[in-house]
Amino acid sequence: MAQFRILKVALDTPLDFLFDYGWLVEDGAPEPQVGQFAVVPFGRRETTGLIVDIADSSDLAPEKLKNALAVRTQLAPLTPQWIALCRFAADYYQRPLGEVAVPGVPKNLRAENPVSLNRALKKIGQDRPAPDATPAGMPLLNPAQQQAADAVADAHGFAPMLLYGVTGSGKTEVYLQAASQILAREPEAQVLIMIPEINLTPQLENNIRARFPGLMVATLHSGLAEGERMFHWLAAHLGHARIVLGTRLAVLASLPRLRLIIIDEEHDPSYKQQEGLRYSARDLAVWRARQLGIPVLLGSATPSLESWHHAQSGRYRKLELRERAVQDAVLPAVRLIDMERDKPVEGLTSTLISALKRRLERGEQSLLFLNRRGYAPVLGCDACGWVSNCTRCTAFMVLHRPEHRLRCHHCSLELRIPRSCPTCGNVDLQPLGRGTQRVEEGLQLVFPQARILRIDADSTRRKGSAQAAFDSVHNGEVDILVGTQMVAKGHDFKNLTLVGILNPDTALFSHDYRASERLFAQLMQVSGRAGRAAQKEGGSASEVLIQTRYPQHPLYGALMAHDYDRFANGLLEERQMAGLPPFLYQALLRAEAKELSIAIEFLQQAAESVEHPGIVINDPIPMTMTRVANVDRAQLLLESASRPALQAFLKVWMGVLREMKSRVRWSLEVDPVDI
DNA sequence: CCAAATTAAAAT
DNA sequence: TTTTAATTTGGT
Repeated sequence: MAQFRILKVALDTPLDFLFDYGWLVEDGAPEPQVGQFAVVPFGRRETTGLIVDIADSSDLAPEKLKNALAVRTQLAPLTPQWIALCRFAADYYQRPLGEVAVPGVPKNLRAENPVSLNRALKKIGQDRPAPDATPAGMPLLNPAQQQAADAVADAHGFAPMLLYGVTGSGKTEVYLQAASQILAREPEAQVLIMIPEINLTPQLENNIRARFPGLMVATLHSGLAEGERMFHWLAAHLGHARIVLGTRLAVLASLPRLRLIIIDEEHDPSYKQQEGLRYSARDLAVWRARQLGIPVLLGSATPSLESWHHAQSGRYRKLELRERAVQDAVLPAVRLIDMERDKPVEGLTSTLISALKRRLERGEQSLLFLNRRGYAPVLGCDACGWVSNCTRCTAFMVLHRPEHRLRCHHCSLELRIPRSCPTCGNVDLQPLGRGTQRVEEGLQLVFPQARILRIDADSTRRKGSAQAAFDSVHNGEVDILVGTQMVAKGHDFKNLTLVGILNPDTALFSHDYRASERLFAQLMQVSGRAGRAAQKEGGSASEVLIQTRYPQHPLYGALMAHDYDRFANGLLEERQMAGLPPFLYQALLRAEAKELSIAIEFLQQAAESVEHPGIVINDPIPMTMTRVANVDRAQLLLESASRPALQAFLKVWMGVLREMKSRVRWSLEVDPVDI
């Protein structure tokens, strides 16, 4: 006899509860299962949700109960552990379950029409090769690498580990060999390898595929086409893919036999999702490892202070690689150039110019790093003091000379460069400050014969042009590379022996207490582009030159000594004394409105709406960049020494705020990084 | 008096 | 959030 079931479904909507739908199981038809998808009517439209529970009755008035339209019984259900992971993320970041679980699964698999799902299932069923976990071309590890790889592979249960090793110390090889051991030991085991940005690290993907020629490697990142995304997701979900390589979103992949998680460059800010569900993929990965009782390896040359703190306190096991893995490769010498003594011309000090000249003479490559794109960050009038303010944002419009444009980097407003000052008519407008375009121009003047290439978001707009640019550097078609943070990550430039850092000082005195941590990581990372290959006979020793006005700053001292230990410990001490994370937990309520006062007033009301023992609610303040695209923004910072207390309060508070029915648009961020 | 613009309410 | 209905506003 046909059975009537009630499906409790999580939908991708801001409404924070489950929806009941009826479903009639015909004789001989498969029973729906928790973890499968149901297509349901919702309001006037149809949508797909995740079945989270199945019951025989509903509390809902029978006339309100609608029936589900279809259940995707052909798709193996998501595991209870996966649903629990989504539930944790939803609770922790204060969002409805459906908003986490549903978008985590590719669109094609949830489509109202099941043809593409059926086709994909058929295709993937046929294509499955016999897996062979035998690694190819396994290089010998040095003792520290071997010890680290064994520690990961031999771990029992939940085992968080921090792999601390400078750029070029061979962290990747530790990942691969630890993974190799686990994959060989258990025939269906899966390994998740997370990286900050997949486009910038094609070498890692190639290495993995070359090392495990007999295994399917799935990749998951936001740049995939729908079809590819579905294929790779399914490969992971069905267990065919034994290795999954992906960006932060891969932390929510369905991996039923997950046995190891690796997080490369764990300090990287890309692991923090900055819109929608603002999760930390690193933190969720650690939670997931704990849930499954498996090892998780966090690798970095400059670990986040959170992870560093855990390693110091013994919660994470610290594995250290002190040597560069390539024979004879040494750490580059880091030197400071005092810009007060050696006055720059065209942004370049004479010391840096001579260093560049030496590299040109020897046919070696140089990299100049400046984290500021455009020609000049602002255009100004000497006569009346006018500056190129954006009309819609609290920001300057940036001068882009080759494009003949003023551009706002925040709201993408574009104007032609004015011929004369808009307020006083002065025709002599001055570019103030220096971006990559201006540096490129200056270099061309100083070294007319040099082949100079600029790599930044502007020079690599077109698809594939970034890859082409990097290829031409690798092929030796470039003498001097000028770039923003785009050039700092991933790439090994074998013939690169000089890194010049042009203007890092601004971050030293930032009000964001994380700025120096980030600056150190960034400088360390870009320094690592030099001297990755062994020093050649007669070649230059690798060198990093930093142009600064503050050569006495301790950050540079630590950088020169390659001493992250000391620097990180010092920062941790400061954070502890100042009562900052990781010794304290934070949440941030943001509000935006047409008028700043409306946003502030909303935050004030929010602050006063609920009793909050053990939680400090600071005064609402305008955000540093108050206005973006004609919207004013303000924020309210919450702090607590107790994470559970903060969580409990937020839960109650969110309920109250949702009831306030204010027309202010607001959002909550737990563990914010940009304050 | 019509239509655009804003507000309110519902979603199983 | 998205969608639709209800209400206001504004120009004719």
